[in-house]
Amino acid sequence: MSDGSPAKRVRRTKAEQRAETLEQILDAAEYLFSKHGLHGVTLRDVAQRVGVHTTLMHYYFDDKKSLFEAVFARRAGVTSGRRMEALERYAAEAGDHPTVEGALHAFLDTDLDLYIQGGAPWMNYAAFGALASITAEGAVLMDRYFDPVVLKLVSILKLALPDTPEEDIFWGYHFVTGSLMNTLARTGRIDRLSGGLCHADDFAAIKQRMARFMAAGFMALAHKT
Amino acid sequence: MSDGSPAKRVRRTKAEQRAETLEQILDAAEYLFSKHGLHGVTLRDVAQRVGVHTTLMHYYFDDKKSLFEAVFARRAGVTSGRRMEALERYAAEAGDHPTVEGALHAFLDTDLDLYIQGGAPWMNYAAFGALASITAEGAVLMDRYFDPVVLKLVSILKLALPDTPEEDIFWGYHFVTGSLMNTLARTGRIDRLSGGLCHADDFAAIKQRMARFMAAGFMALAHKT
DNA sequence: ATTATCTATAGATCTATAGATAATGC
DNA sequence: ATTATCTATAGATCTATAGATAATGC
Repeated sequence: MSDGSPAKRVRRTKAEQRAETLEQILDAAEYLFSKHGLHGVTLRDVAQRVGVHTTLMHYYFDDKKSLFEAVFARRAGVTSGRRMEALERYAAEAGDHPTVEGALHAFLDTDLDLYIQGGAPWMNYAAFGALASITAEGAVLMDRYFDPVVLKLVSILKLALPDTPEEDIFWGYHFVTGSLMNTLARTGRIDRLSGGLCHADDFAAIKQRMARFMAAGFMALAHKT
Repeated sequence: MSDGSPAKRVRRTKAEQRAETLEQILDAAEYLFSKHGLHGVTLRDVAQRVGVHTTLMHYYFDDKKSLFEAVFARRAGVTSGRRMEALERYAAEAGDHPTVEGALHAFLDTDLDLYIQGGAPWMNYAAFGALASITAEGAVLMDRYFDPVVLKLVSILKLALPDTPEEDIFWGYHFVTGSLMNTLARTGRIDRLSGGLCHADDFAAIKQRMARFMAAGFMALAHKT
C-alpha cells in the first residue's frame, strides 16, 4: 500500500518541518485575511485550512495580531525592496531630467509584475494588502514598510515637476495609491460593471494603462495650478 | 433640581422615539463599522455607544448583517440619487458634446460636496463605504446601489470619447473609483507622508484637483491606445 | 533532549431568544 | 393595548494556557 507512493509525512528535519508549517500557516492566513479581514478570521479557521490543531497557532505566533503582522511583513519587504531598486535605477539613468511617467513605470510596473509572476500566493497578498491599507491595524504597517519607497517616488516626481507645489504631488500620489489599492483588491466589481469586458485579475491590462493615465493626471495638476 | 432644565427623556410620541433610537443606532453602527469593519464590531459595542441594552439591537434589526446593510442603504440612496441628477443635468446641458472633465465634475464633486457639507455623520459614512467597497459583504451592496450611476457616467464618457475602446473607459473608471475610495477612507496616511502638508479630511483640496487629474488620465488613454 | 503537535480546559465574549417591565396610545 | 426597553439566560464560539504525546536529534 504505502510503498511506492511517498507517504504524506515524508521524513524531514525539524528545521524543514518548522519552515514548511510556518509557510502553510502564513499562506492560509493570508488567503483568509484577504477575504475577511483581521476580525473576520479565527485562528481555528486558519488551523483548519492548514489541517492542524488550533493551538499550534499559538506555538508559532503570540496571538492573532502578530500572525497578521507576520503575513504583512513576509512580502512587504520584497515588494518594497524591489520597487526601491527600480526607482534608484531609474533615477540614476534619468539623471537630472526624470519624467513623471518614467518614475511611475518604475514604481507601479515593478509592483504589478510581482503579482503577475508570483501566482496565487502573491495575488492573495495583493488583496490582503489592499484591505489592510484602509484598516486601522494596517495603517501602522503601511507606514512602517512603505514610507521609504513612496518618499523616494515623490522625490523623483519633484525633480520631474520642479515648478509644481509639493502639495499637488502628494495629492497626485494619493490618487495613484488609491487606484493601485483598488486594483490589488480585485473585488470583481469592474467585471460586473463592464459586462465581462474587463477582468479585475488582468493586471497586465492595468499595467499597460496605469502609469500613462496617472502621469497625465500629474501633468494636468502641474499645468493648471 | 429637575425643574428648569428639561429632563433627559422628554416626552415623545412612540413614532418619534422609534425614529430617534433608530437613527442613534445607525449613527453608532456607522461610526464603528467605519473604523473596524463588520466583524470588528459587536452588537454590544453599538448598544454601549448608544447607551441602551444589547438586545435592543435585535428588536430593531434581525441580526448584525442586516444592521450593516441598513447603515449602507441609509445614505447610499441619497448620494446615488444626487449624482444621477447631476449627471443627467450635465448630459442635458452638454447635448452631443459632453467633455470627460465635465462628466467627472458632476460625478465626483456632487459626491464630495455631500461629505463636505454633511458633517461628521457623512464623513463616517464615507469611511464606512470605502471599507465596505473592498469587502465581500460590501461588494453586493455596491453593485445594487451604485451600478446605475456608474453606468450613467460611463455612457456620458463614451459620448465624450467616441473613438476610445470601451475597455479603456472602464479601466479609467476603475482608477477613478479607487482614488475616490481612498479619499473617502481618510486613513490619514497622506498626512503623515506629506509631513502635514496635506490632510486626508481636506475634501475641498481633493475636489479642486480630482476631476481635472482623472480627465487628463482618460485623455491620455484615448490618445495613445 | 529537544522540538512539533495535540488534548483538555478555563474564562471571556458574542449572538439570539423568551419573557418581564415601563412607557405611550386611545 | 401597544410598543419600547430591559432582565435573564442558553448555546456557541473564541482566545489562550498547561501539560501530554509523538516525532526528530545527537
